Amino acid sequence: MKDNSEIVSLLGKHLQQIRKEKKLTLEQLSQKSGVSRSMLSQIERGQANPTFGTLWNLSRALGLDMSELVEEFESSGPISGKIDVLLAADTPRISNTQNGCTLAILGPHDQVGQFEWYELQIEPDGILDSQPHTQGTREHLTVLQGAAEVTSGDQTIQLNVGDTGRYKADVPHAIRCAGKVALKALLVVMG
Amino acid sequence: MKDNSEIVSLLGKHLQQIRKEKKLTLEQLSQKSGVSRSMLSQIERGQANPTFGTLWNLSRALGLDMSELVEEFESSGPISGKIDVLLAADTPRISNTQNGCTLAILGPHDQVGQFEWYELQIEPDGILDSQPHTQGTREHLTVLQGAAEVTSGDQTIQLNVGDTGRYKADVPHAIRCAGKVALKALLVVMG
DNA sequence: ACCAAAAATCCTTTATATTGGAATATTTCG
DNA sequence: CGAAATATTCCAATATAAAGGATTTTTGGT
Repeated sequence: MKDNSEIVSLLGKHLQQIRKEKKLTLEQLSQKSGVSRSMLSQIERGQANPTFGTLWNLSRALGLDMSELVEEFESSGPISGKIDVLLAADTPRISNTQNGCTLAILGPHDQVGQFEWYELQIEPDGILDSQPHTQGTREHLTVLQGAAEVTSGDQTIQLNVGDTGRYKADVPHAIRCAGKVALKALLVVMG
Repeated sequence: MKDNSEIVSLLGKHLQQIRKEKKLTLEQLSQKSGVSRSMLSQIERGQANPTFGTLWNLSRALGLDMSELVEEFESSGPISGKIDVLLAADTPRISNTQNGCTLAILGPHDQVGQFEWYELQIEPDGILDSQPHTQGTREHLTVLQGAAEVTSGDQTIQLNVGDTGRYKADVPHAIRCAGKVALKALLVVMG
């Protein structure tokens, strides 16, 4: 076989960088991926040449595509050092007075489609009914005030103050205000 | 190791498809890549699980990027259809009673490093002082109650209820409770 | 500085990726 | 159809990926 120790070694460094960014220990990554800590250690140090299957397990555990795991990292452009402020009055909102819903769009515009977050408010008896988003999308709802009833697919669940629900958003889904007071919640959508 | 024979088998089929499109025999591909015919045959039939180094050699021989070789398999694995609930009582928290800070970790564990989000509470006069995160990280802070004073690098800014601040988090930064009541805020960290 | 806990590395054993060549199957062409 | 040429699969031997436990190193608190 041709010599490729160089590229194998680079892969190891890249893997280690990703793991450290996620603040995972070898043990934790081992648990999630099913790959032994010793193997992980050897891979990171370029002393082992992982199989495709092992890389697959690792990419799944790290929440990455295979291609992200194997591609060379491109230098991200410089980011403005100043603090950007979005005043409450300027915060874009989506209101549906019909159903008593208000969504304050809190995320930056340049991340739409990947990761969006909202402060959600629903009046008593109101409901936020949503069509399926793109394949693989998930929503994470944390109740800040009141109570919510979440339906995703054929399942329904009740969430109280402080509770978080995580569910598929690539099927029809709905959030209902389940109490006598308005529901306030944090809604995170990950594509 | 977790079972991944299914995906390994798919890789084999994909490789064979590419080879036939290029009208190469096992022998020819073997010559160009340095991988033995027998190994190629086994890989294509899903009877072997090639190493990263072998895949690298193959991708070079086929004139493909590594990511192109594996791009068929980028879509994320099956995601549970059931709603996952994290009760308020079970929500992991980071407390620093010294500085009157509490962070409720709301994001799922498998996204650490990419996106993390928290509900942040700081008592009057309290402060959350943070060391730099990894290069390129930004934080997004939305005030839910009270008022905050955010410092990032050499800049400081005041945020009131409903305001959102976005700033570099790869430099030393701090969030201070700027009012007489406790600060409650949503903190999103993007790596 | 010390100690205890956690994390990473090292060591041994097992499973298997990889090879070269022999055997089989497939295609080509008279 | 049959033989030669080519392509693929099977087999035995070797190198090494992978796992599990033991040891060393690092980390964090007092």
